[in-house]
Amino acid sequence: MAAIKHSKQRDAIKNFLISRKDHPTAEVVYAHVSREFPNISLGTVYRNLSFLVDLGQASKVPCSDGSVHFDGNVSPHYHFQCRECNAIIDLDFDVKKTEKDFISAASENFDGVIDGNVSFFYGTCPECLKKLNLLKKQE
Amino acid sequence: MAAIKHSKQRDAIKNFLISRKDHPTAEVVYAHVSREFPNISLGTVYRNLSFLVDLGQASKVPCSDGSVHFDGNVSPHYHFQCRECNAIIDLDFDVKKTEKDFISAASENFDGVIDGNVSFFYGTCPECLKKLNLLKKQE
DNA sequence: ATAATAACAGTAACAATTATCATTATTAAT
DNA sequence: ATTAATAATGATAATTGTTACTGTTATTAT
Repeated sequence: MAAIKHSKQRDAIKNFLISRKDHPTAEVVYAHVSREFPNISLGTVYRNLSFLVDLGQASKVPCSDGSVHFDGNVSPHYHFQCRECNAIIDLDFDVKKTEKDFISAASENFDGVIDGNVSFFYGTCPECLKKLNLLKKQE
Repeated sequence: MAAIKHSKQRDAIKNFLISRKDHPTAEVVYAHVSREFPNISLGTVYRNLSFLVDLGQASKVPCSDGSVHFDGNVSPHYHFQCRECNAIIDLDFDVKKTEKDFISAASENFDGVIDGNVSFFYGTCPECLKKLNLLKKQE
C-alpha cells in the first residue's frame, strides 16, 4: 500500500551490494556508503538492507558464527566460508539437482514434508591454501 | 591447564540437555534449571553451555532466524525446522554418504578444499501436517 | 508552488550475550 | 578433619548488533 519513494542512500547501498562479490555485513556497508554520504545513519543502512531483502533484491546470509552478511546476488546458490580467513565465497554448481537429491535423502525416515534447505560449506579457500602450502615448503 | 572442578549446576544443565530431544535455547535451559536451583544466574547457564560445547558434550545450533539452540546429542546429524511451529527436529539418515556426495558436488568448480558443511532443512513437521489436513477437511 | 508523506539522521531502547568481581564451593594437600 | 588454593558461582554491569522513535528533509503527485 505505502508507495515507495526513491532515495539516493538506498541506491548507494544497493549498488555497493551489487558491486561486491564478497558478502559485506551491515557495518561494512555502512563504512563504505559513509564515504559518499558522510552522515548517513547506521539505522538507514539496516532499514534499507531489510527493505531490499523484502523486495527480493538482496539476500540475508546468517552465518553459523552468528554474523549476518548480505548478498546482492539473489539467484539460488550456496556459500562457502573459509576457516582460515572467514571469507564467504559463492559456490557454482547445479543447485537444483543436488538439492533435490539431498532433500530426498533427508526425507528418508521423516514423516513431515521437507521443501527447502540452507547449507553452508566450510574448508580452506584457494588463497589460504596457497599461503599454507608456501609455509610448508619453507620448513 | 586450569583444572576443572565439579559443579552441580553444570550437571543439571547437562542432564537437562540430554533429557530433551527438542533443542532448548539458553533461556529455556535457564527456566528449567531454575526450578532446581532457584537462584542460578543466567550467566552461569551461558557459561556452562559454552563450556559443554567446548568439551564436545553439547553442540550449538544457530538457526537462520538468529535464534541459538543447544543440542545434547553430539553424534553427527542434521536438523529440520518447521515453518509452522518453528520446532527443531533431528533427521535420521545416512549422514556420511549423503554429505560426501553433497560436498563433492559443491567442490565441482571450486579451487579450495571443502571439508564440512552445515545444513538446515525446512518444511512442515508431522504434527503441523496433521493439523493442516484436518483444517482442509473441515472446509 | 504546494501538500502529503516516505525516508532520513540522530538517538534512545532493546535483546542476547559476555565480562567483572566479590563470595561460595570444590578439590588437593596437610 | 583443617586448611589453603582456586574454579565456579550469583549478581550485576558492560557490550554488541539491531530495531524503534522523533522531529526534519527529500521526493512525488497534484
